[in-house]
Amino acid sequence: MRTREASDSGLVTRPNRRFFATDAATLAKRLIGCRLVRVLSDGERLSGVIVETEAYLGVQDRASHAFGGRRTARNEAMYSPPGTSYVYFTYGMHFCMNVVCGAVDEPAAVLLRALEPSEGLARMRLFRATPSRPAPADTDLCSGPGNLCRALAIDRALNGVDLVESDQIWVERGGFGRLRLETSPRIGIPNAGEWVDKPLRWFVAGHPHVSAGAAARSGEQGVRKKPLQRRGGKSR
DNA sequence: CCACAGATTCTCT
DNA sequence: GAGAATCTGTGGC
Repeated sequence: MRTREASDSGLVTRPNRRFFATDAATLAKRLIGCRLVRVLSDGERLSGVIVETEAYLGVQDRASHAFGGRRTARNEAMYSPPGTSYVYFTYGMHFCMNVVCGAVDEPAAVLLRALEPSEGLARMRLFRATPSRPAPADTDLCSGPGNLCRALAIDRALNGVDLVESDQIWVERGGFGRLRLETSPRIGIPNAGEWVDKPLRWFVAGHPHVSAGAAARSGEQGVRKKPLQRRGGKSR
């Protein structure tokens, strides 16, 4: 296990490959409360705490890009070792980021759906700005898989990157107490037959940064609770 | 608040 | 040529 100086709270741990080498449902839960860190080419560090994930189980999962063992140029990264990133382009304009898990050649992955932004919010706001909304609210910056990627400048270039070794993007273990998790069916997979309704999405209960469409579909009312706080956290 | 349509282009059949 | 692990703006109540 390597350690690394965090910018705000002393030593934090960066997980090794074993952390990722588990089934998708386990990793989906495990990643909640961890921090996703992105270092831009100019050196600026952006990060956020993962608050919403979805598990894509493997060849048997009809909602997965690797259903039935499908293996193409696009989803090739799913067949890489656990801890690899799988970034794909969809709907003609959005990127989505997954963390590959399972064993080598077992195409399982966890989709990152929302973060509570921690570092680099001003830069994220720039990346997420549109003419009609030049300064998006903090709760909108990284809520939803496409938004998260835009806020952190995650695109094709980060497909297939090794999150265990990369200095551009990685995960750090959570420093939080026990988080109350909820599950729901996954979002946006209407044609996955019996897999549509399986509870393979996890999120922090009542968390304001969970993606909006998702909250609606899980029966949440627009609950606004406190953001996450570091356990024993020293305030900066 | 909710529902719906449109955007936009890649990927595989 | 169809469909996509999405998001946003618009229009209705």
